[in-house]
Amino acid sequence: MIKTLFYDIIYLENIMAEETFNPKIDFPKMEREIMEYWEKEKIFQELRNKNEKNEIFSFLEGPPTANGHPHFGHALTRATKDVVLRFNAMNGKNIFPWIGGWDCHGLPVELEVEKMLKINSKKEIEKYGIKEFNALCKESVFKYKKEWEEMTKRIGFWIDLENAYVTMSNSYIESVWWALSKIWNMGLLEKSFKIVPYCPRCGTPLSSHEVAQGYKETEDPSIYVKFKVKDEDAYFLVWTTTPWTLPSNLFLAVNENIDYVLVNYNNEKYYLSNEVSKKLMPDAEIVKILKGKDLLNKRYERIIDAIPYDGNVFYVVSGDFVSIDEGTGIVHIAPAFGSDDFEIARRLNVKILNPVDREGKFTDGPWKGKFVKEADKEIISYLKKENKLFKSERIKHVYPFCWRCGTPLLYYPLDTWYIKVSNIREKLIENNEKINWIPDHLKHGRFGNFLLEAKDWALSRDRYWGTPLPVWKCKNGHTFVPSSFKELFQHSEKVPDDFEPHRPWVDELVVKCPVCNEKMERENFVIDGWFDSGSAPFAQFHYPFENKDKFEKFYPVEFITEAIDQTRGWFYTLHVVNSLINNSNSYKNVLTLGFVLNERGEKMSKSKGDAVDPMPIMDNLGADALRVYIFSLPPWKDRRVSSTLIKEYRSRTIETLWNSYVFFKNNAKLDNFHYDEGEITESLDKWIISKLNSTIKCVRNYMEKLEINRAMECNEKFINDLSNWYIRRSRRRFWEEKLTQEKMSGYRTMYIVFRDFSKILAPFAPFISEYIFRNLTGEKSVHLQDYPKENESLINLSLENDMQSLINVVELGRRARQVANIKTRQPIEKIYVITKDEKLKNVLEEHKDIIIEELNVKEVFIENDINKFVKVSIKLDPKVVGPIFKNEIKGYSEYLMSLDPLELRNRIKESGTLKILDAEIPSNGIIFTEEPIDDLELAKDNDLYVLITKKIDKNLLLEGLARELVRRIQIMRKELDLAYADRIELKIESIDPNIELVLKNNKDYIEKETLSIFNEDLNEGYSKEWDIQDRVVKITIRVLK
RNA sequence: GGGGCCGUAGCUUAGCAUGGUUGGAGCAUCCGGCUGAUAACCGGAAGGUCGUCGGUUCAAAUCCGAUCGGCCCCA
Repeated sequence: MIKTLFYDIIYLENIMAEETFNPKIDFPKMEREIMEYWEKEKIFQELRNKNEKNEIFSFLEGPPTANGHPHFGHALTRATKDVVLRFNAMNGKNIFPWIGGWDCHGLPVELEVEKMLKINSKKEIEKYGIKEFNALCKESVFKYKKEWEEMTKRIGFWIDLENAYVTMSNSYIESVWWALSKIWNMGLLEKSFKIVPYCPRCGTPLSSHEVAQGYKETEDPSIYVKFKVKDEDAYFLVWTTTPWTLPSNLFLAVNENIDYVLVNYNNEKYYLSNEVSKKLMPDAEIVKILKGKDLLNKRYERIIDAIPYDGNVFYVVSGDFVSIDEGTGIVHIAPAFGSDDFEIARRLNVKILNPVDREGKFTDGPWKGKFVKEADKEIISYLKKENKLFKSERIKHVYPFCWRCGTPLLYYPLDTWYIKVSNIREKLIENNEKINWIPDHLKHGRFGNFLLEAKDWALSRDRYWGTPLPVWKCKNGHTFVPSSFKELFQHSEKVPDDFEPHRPWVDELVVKCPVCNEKMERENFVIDGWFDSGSAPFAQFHYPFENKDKFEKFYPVEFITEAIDQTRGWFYTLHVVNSLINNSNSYKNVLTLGFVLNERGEKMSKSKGDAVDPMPIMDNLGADALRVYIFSLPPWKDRRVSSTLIKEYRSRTIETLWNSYVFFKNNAKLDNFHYDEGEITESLDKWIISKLNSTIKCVRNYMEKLEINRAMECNEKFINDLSNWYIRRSRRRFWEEKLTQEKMSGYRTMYIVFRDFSKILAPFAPFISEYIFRNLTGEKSVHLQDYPKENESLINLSLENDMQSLINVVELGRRARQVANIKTRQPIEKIYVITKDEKLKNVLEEHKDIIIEELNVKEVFIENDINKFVKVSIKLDPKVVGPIFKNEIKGYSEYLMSLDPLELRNRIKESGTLKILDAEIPSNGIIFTEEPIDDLELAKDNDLYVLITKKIDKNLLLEGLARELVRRIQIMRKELDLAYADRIELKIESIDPNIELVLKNNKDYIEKETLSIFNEDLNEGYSKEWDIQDRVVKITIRVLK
């Protein structure tokens, strides 16, 4: 006896074992074993070697920072990278260099270490020691590396992690220095004093793309402040959300072209913009209307006279940035804390007033020592007390915060190193034209717009753990930017043995000026970590010091993909760095992925702590399940993730495929089938082969265009066709005991289908396809196969269409049965299919057997005249026709009834309207109904009609009962867990005369269907009482030994 | 304030570029059926103001404008 239930298949050792499979498969377990197999047999390595000499498909891994947990978004990018790379590898492309990468430097790492050391300021870091601190940073970088590697492996992302590039390595840094030196030589690296977004906690400025990461909605004070006009009984009304900048106020600015008013409001006079006054104080009395330029040079009294300042200030200046969208049309200018403000001070040549230190605390005045944002409240109450406050509210608005530590940023005056990106804007825009963006709106939308106003890149960071800025200066004003370690060492006194290109080694190095031989000091900054990752195309190869050939083969990168936030992150810095260094676009195709949203449809974030861990999902449902779900949705769309959704999609795809495979495998095993290249004779077989080839064509086509979700849709449809039509339609022929020609044709077909489809699916679901492929063929790995290419000669579109029509007919037949309330198990006498399509008629004639079987009918007739079977009747729709005929409607109606409805219908079909007597009736004014004649039931779809006979005679009734009995016996077999081929003894008892007749007339049929022999004397065994259409029947069965 | 994307059934979504039968699926619900692949499958029902308003057109989910809502980005 063959056992049917195998819950623990030993996958690897017995992968070819001729076990009977059970559809219940433990996907995660199977996947883990496949993973081990890949590792043991070094399949990935073999694939790389296999394609080594082939055409290159270059790929660059956007380096993750390995000091945080990998979350779902990372799983998404990794799966997406993998499906594209595997697809191309199977197409023989040499994926190059197919290595991972790690982003090591930067604030996030420092923050982790600070947290660990329980310190919170730069002073404390320096006290702790930069060398020691950086050593901890270096260690911390790979804190989560193992987790990342596990996730990468688990999701089936094939990439070389052992040889991954590492941005903190000496060679990487040397390449970055080379790039910076090149930029210096181009004259595009410079230091200047500017107002920059600055994080007071981290003590460092941030670049525009970093600031862009940190905008958040927040609540701030919104106050209207009264600036007393000098020698005039009036105030300037000024609005601000940063009260702490008021002590540093030096000017007020107005727009010369805006209309202003002087109003009288609550017995005080105010200047403000006309527009704003209408909203803010609608009932105020307007004293005077004037232009902005009339206000220029008016002097005012200092708002908060707390910090000494000497200079010609406190008057109204012009600023074309002033608008009436926000505020009052009069803008308070504190040159230390805004770039427009700073420009004014520079223009008027006054010195700026900055009473705030690098930690964001007041250095002077009554709020000395207070963090500025905390001083806001006290400043507001001070203003109130002084009667200088017109109105005080709070508003919600978006404000930038430090993207890492969450501290509100200040705009702060600093000496900072810049890359003059604005100088190469044209180049950036030009190079962008050569990039294929997916989705394409990004090209001229979000990304293109960003390039149009590309800002200078604030490069330097006043921090410790990063690529040191390779700039040395001597007291004679010479600057030295070495382009290699060699060049640096040539000008250095004794380089320590343990030198590495990090702080503090670089600071301690004694460097002599190449020009005047004076001692040089390094500009003790590190650089923005985004410059590191933007340098990856060349720095990963230690170019130009090594691997010139590799770099040249590689560049520009064929394909990159990351989430959409990288538009202003990595995609941008790659573009900028390489436009500078290599004068071209650095990537050709960029696939931009949407975010992963939580159950509520919100963005998941590390800081909120609601990031979903992909590992448990893969442990429960499998990596393939996760992958195919990911691939089923447009990559760039945001998506919600939940086990339910993944599970649902899995059941429709992977599980269905597996069930189909089990069906094939188990039947083929019973027949001891071995694949030969014999003939495929059956048209159903030819149909699925045609579908297979169409699917190959479809998947290839979409994958080449990186339309992964469409490719996945083709896969999904094929699985559905295979399972729900091909296999269902094929079941009968595999029950034949003999190995018939039809059976062989089917086995060959299924072998080809599973063999080729596992290849098609391999990039998408690498585990299950590997499992099926190896189990089927015994070959080493599906991933070492060539990706299938469609065979056009096997694609038969007319066959595909015909089959669809046949499916339609069967569905209509079922509908007719349902309307007539005749269950499928009850055979019916005749079915008429009516169509005028000659070709379809031939198809149906050819496949009558399928219709007979699917619809359980004795005879099928294909006809072309529906009028033989229906009575067409006609009536007017009073709603439409009423307004035309008014009270004569009855007469028209009677006249119409007297006409031949068929002829009327034809006339309407031809002309769209109907002219009768003197009137014209629109086509929707007449309702035709078709009633089937005699004992028929009708179902129709467009011009295709299916009619069934409803009359059930005695023989049919008995046959139906026989099927009912068979069905019951089959259930009992199943309940006993019998194998397909087990034979049984059978006894059926009932007092119902019809059941007795069935036993007499349909004995052979029952025995054949249930592999049984009647035995009147069977008194023991498995026994059950059934109710079959109100007839009590007792069935007993026993296995025959 | 500006830019981009999105809004279709309870949920996940196709269709929109190139306007044209009755807006397709899947899940969930209900009714019925089938079953020697079986936590599968088939038929049917119910469920849609295609976010809203307006315009263009013989005809709009589709094109245009406005507006509301969500997300992302910029200032």
